Amino acid sequence: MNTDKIPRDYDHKKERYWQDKWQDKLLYKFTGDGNRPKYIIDTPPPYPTGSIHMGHVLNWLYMDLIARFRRMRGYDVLFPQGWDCHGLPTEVKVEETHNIKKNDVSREEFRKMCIELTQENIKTMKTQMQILGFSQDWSREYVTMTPEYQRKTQLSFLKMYDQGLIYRAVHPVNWCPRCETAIAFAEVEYHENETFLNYLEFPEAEGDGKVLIATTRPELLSACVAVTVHPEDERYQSLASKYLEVPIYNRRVKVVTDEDVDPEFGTGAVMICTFGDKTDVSWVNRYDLDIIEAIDDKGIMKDVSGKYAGCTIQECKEAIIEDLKEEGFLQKQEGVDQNVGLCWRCKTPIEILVKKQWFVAVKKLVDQIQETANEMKWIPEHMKTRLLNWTGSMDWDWCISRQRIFATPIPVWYCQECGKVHLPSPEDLPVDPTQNQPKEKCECGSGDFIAEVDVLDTWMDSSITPLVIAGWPSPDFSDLYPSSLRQQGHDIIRTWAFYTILRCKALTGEGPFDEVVVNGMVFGDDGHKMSKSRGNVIAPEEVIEEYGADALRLWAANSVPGSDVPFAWKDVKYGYKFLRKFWNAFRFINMHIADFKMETVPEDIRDDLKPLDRWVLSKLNRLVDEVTDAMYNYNFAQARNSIQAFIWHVFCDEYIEAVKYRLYTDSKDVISKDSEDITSEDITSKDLEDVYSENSKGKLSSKEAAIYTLKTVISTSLKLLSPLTPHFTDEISSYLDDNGDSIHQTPWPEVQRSFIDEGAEDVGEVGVKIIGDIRRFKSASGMPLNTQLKSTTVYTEDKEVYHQLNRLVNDIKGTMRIDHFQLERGQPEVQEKVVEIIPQMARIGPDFRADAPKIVKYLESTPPQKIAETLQSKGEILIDGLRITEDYIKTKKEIVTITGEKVEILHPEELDLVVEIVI
RNA sequence: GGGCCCGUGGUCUAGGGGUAUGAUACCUCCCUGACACGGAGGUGAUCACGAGUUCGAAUCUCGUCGGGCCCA
Repeated sequence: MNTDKIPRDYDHKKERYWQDKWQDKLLYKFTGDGNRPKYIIDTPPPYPTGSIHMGHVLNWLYMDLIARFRRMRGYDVLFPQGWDCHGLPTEVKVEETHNIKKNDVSREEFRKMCIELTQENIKTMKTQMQILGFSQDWSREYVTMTPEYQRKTQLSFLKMYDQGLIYRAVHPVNWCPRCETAIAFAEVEYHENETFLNYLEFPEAEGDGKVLIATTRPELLSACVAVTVHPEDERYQSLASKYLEVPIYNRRVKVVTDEDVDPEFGTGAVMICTFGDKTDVSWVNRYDLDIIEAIDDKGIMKDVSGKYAGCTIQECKEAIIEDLKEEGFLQKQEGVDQNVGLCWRCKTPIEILVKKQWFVAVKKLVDQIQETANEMKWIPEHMKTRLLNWTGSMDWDWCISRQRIFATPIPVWYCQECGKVHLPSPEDLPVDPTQNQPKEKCECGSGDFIAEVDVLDTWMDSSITPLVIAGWPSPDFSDLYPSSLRQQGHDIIRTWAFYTILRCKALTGEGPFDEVVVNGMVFGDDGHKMSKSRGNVIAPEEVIEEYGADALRLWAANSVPGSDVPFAWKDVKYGYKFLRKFWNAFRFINMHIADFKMETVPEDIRDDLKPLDRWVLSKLNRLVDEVTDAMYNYNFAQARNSIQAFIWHVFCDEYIEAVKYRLYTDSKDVISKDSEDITSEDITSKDLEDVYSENSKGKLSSKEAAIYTLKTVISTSLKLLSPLTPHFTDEISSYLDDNGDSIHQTPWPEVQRSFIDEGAEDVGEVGVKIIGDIRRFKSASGMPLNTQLKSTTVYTEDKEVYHQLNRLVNDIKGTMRIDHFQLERGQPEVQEKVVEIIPQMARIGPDFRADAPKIVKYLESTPPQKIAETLQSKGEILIDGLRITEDYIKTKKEIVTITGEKVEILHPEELDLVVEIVI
């Protein structure tokens, strides 16, 4: 016991001290020595933006809770941390800070700038994670931009290429004609503007019919490959499978029917081009239509557009409208709102162009992915459905090439002569094809190669994390693969979870993890996911500064996987208040247990424990059971709330209040004198045992028994709390045990089944209730709680309650400061009045079925006193022949004294007893 | 538009066939031998709406409306 001065208030600023200590002592190091069962967490590698947000807090807290819990349960836990570095935002940030464009400097130089920025950001975020008390093993850190990691990404590319799962093909991409680069959907900014909807006449190829189609992109007329209408559109029933003629170009195009056509828009007839918008891409795929490229990389019309070749898109649009008008094809133009996709950097309207790209053959792997997903345990279960539905709806393969610089290079060269694809040998990885050359000549004899300048999608890096943390490709990776746990948000099921399952299964034939725990999103004030662009962000640091990491952790722990969590300052504050309450209780207990040596306690002290000690210890062991279960089932809210309810209310408000008198009475013989008046006929064998122990010369005094109990409860509940609030619990336990060990190195408490005792709980409950009632009486009467009461008598007719109370006499007397306390069999001289009859539906329903409403109606419409009297005299009530006894109702009584004495009467609702108080 | 999820006191939340848990806010009382940054008590919900199943629905089924995440 450390008896140094304990500060009056808990200081959350001391959290840093504990964080440093944990790092110094390498508390969270994975040993991998095989002496303990292994538990491996496939931690998400965040994108190094430079700061962590509330979503990270929630996500990482779950992992940290699981890691800390598993360590205490005896597992060797691998909780690594990685960083998923590559991506456009970093490139843009570098361009901004250095005021350059990426092509202004060499690729190498640009990469270097990106690496520097990323290293800084990682450093900041790592510190932030440590400030939150997360217990990663930092010796296992990995960074995707390093040569070691890129080697693994490129190796995975080679292996999948060899398996025929990676190929190069032509595919539409979003293209910025000004930047001359492909961009991702995430980089397309949508902007509302007004344009013209042009109604054009398409003559039927056979016959003289005409169809009016509506388009906003007349400049793509040369790329028109079909016309589509809704299959149920009555106007066009005769048109299906017929051919139309494209105006000006006089080409024949087919009419197809498709449900994606909106019959309300324009004329309900739409021309399909290469490619006006994303829907065109789907249609071209769906109906296997031709591809006609009308626009080049710079946004200039190509030769297929005939006389418009060489024009810009805008020039072409204007000219073609004029020509259509002249030739009588344009019927009308009307204004229409449209959403144009713009390049987010230069605001140029993007085009969808066809480019040669690298792909992963997702469609070949769909069955395997679904099978693997089904083998894993998903928490909550319905998150699996999202993945399965997504997997089943794949329209096309995964495009993995990107026209950028800061990323893992695609390890490929092309022979300048014959175009053959050349890949490096695994031992030569990593390579940058723009810097290195193939070691051997091409089969055609040529030694000249063209380097692939495209790089890999960053998901190619991050989709192999379970392999990387296991040490792949080293053959013993299977010792640490698959991971025990994947923990991630539900927003990235279709990316991270999907890609990881796909890639790991393809590379190893085995699924990447056993269990997937999916957390919800953190919402801001406005009910939406917290995000910078919405401006509803609250920074974790801000919260930690004010209330500490532990209070923030308590907020996040009040949630379950799958559910979104609204952030609210008041909830953090509530957690903070709980810690303060616990701190104060600890300070109080510490004043009394300072001199108490636990070593002097005999092995079996159970006989020396008093009824309330047994009551609270029984409840404590139930709590251990419940929290252990909750932690195994990832029900963090239940774990947090049951610990808190127990500490705050059962332990502080009820138990501590009821043992104070014992702590201040330093006497060995606080044996219940009142037990004398138990007559032999009332005593059951169970009671005999209890009475004996009450009177036995135990080894512990009442005070010592209380101290033992206080210490047991506080040290056990600290352990239960330690995964949630690691700093706070280490702080307190450093005062409780000065052996220098961290609480995080101690084992999780075992449930002591023998202490779970329903009888002891019933007795304690009676005591707590009656003390509570007298306390409320004092409060309601406006008297301070420590007011001395002259005399109190408890009457009961219930034999069991009488025996229970007999064991609690000292507690009631001592806690409520009663001078003379009597316990009587029977009733005081009072008048009872039944004021309410409460039907017990849980009994009436099943027994009487269809007659239940009749009974309820009777019970509710008859005066309560009359029902009570009938039951009293006859023992039953007959309602249309239906027999109702006391078992089917509960009564509420009011009691008034009839002796005329100046006494107060209490009648606790749930106990069959009456308390008479003389002030 | 599609997939999945969710609508419970003013706000947040537990429960998931027998009349609703806890917190917060608000009101009243009490400075009690750790905590007034505490304690005791109170007001406040026809469990989004409509229909069905059932003796009985917040709970199960269907539909409607509203919200969220991801995708188009």
